[in-house]
Amino acid sequence: MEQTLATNTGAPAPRPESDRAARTRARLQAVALDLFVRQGFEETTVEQIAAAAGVSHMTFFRYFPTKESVAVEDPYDPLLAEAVAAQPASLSAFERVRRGTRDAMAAAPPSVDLETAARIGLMSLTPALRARAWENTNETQRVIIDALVTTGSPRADAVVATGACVGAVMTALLDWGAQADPRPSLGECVVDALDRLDPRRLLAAAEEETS
Amino acid sequence: MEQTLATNTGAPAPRPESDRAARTRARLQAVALDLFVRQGFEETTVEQIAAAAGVSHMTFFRYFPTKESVAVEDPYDPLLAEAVAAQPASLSAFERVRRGTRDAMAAAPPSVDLETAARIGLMSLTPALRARAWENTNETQRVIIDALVTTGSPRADAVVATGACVGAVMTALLDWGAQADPRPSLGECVVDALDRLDPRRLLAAAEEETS
DNA sequence: CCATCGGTGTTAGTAGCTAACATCGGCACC
DNA sequence: GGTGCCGATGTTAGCTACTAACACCGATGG
Repeated sequence: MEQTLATNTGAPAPRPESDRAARTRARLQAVALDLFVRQGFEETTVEQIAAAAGVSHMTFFRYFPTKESVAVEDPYDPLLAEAVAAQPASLSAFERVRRGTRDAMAAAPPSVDLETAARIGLMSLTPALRARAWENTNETQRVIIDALVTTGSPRADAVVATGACVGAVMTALLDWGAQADPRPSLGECVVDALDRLDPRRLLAAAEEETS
Repeated sequence: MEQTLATNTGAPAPRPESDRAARTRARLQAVALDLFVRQGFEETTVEQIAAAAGVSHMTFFRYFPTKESVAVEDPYDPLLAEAVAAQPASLSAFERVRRGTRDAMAAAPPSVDLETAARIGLMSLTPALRARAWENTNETQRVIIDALVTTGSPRADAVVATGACVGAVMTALLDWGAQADPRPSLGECVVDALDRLDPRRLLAAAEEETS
């Protein structure tokens, strides 16, 4: 009952991993991604991953709750909620999500792309991974919505704005992951997607009709 | 090789079910939903569903490819793509998706809600079902994007517009499914969500800032 | 009256995932 | 410098979702 930080989201205080544990985790993830890329996700068994990493399959599940999680683990999510909450409360919920997400992605280093690109490519062609990715997104959305609501946005607006922005980004990313190689960087893809949701731009396009 | 209709999406022509088969399928679905609601999705085994329906577990899998599919089967999806394609090509991609989806939902009968509400409620509290629902959405999005692109919208616009509208609707629905009982109808929820994405409304809200 | 065929059951197997318990190796503390 | 604790891992056994192969049964039609 003596929680020290408010950022705790319900998990029972995962103590920091030892060096050894961190190395085992990294080895498992690297080996798994390599196998997934080379022979496909469904065609790779957990047993194979564990053997290639020199551990037993139980050790794999001690580090990753599911086979999917090793491919969709994403460290960006908390940053997004933070960036959204940092937007001025005077803006609409939609603009706060849109600009917050855009800022966070524009600030992200463009070098992480290599491994991340492989992961997104895998997702775009593996239904089970797409499903998990969306489910991850769900938690991200919950956090963003909370951030919006606790800083004054009406709940209905927060829900719709978050769903729209996150949905647009995810769909754009999956489309990006399925494309052939001459393509923009991941960050550019996200920023471009969010720019296309600029209300000014949307309204300009909408007004080309009569009335 | 002798396909008769163009609406075939790649599946090998599923012949219409016999009466007996349709009854078995309906019985399985009804029994499954009942068990899911009463004792939870994870806590219900396929064996239990099959037994309660008076068949073997193999018969269950002949009708539903996964345990999740019996809870997330959704007949609305094809209608959406149709409604989007029916929007005038002079509109922006975003407005075509937004209005198409809105029209389709506004036209849907408000009576289907009972069983559908149960299904969405289940989704909102079962991670595995949410994941499947999102994955279903993926196919819907693909169809909508195709419809937009083949009728003149730039691909990037189509992808972002579809992701935003579908994401907003899904998020709103899951939020709706998690709410307590005094709540609007499912159709009203969707229409309200899409109205909140009206570019005019977004811009009005955005302009309350300086510049 | 028999052949066919759709719907179903039986059996056996694979893979993801979990629980219980044993083991091994390093680190702290005396 | 022993010694005991504890974290990381292994072993084993088991459950559940899901699949393949094949046998059966009942209706329908020639």
